[in-house]
Amino acid sequence: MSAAIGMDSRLTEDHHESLRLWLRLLTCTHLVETQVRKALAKKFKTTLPRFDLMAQLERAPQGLQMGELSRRMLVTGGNVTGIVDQLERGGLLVRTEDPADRRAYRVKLTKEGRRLFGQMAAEHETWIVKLFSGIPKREQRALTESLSRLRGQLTRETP
Amino acid sequence: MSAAIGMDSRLTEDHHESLRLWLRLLTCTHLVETQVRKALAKKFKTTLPRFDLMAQLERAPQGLQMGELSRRMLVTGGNVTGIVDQLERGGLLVRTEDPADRRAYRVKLTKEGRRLFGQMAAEHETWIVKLFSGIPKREQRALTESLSRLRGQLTRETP
DNA sequence: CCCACATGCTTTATGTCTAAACTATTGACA
DNA sequence: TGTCAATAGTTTAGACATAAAGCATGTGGG
Repeated sequence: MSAAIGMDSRLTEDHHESLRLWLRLLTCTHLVETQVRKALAKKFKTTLPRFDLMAQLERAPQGLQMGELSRRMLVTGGNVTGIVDQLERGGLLVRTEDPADRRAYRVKLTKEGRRLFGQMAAEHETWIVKLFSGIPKREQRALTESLSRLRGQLTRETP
Repeated sequence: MSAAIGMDSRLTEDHHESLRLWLRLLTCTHLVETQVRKALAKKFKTTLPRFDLMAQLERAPQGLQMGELSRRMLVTGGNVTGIVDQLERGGLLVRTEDPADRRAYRVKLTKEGRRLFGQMAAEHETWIVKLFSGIPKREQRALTESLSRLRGQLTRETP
């Protein structure tokens, strides 16, 4: 009977451990995001989703389809439509025809888009490095490693 | 000269390490959030922000002011107004007068709100435990510990 | 006392974000 | 070849989220 109680409380502790980890994850992400969002707004009058989308395009000089952007950014297609619309209006990217599929576009950064993204990425990197500077590099590597394993769990399973 | 090059590349690696960590953090949070959001919608026809707000109130039987909710949830006041509006419309909480300050409310869960939250919290906990079940408990504790330190960095500094 | 400023909350304008319905094109297969 | 499900993208309705401005109440120094 005391063994049963012991098991129960251990189970509860395990549960709380996962919940606690989840809340920490959420809080840290939120805090970093807020800082970066404010810095992007202040320095470049832009937003985090726009920056993220441009970052995806930067790595793909041949351009990306809308659906590919959607998958890489982990957001829905309709969302990508809106963000691309705004960046296109601002002259930072263009929708070009996909020669192989008349339903699809190839979205590419313009010269101006590449120029601006270069500036933003450099600043962005220094902000991130500064925000994480309190964590030793060794610990950062360990964190990244654990989170990679978690990411694997979360993507491979749970259909 | 080769020493200078060595230092440069080491710096770049450090930068990339922080960026990589940040991207992993963002991705994992996003993946878990998506799962939980979908489960809450499917099982309880509700949303994550509403669940979070109710969770704050559950721990404060005497009620919380709007501003206190805003601070604890790390969102702006206007946002809290909207979410409280909806939960109040649904009969899950009430705004009661604060006897000491006529500008403020004390927001409290109703009996129905407590009942429903109890159900949701139990399911929520099992979802989270399941999502993190691929990470050994020892590693979860280490992750939580590192993230706590990061949270400290992020809240204490950067005014 | 009273006035200036701070605080608690709401409103407004704008930008994400999702789910679901819709259009157009593709491609497989009977 | 004709049909029909799958795919690429957009649109729509609704919920979050912020920043900034506005309203009401509290508070402290002259």
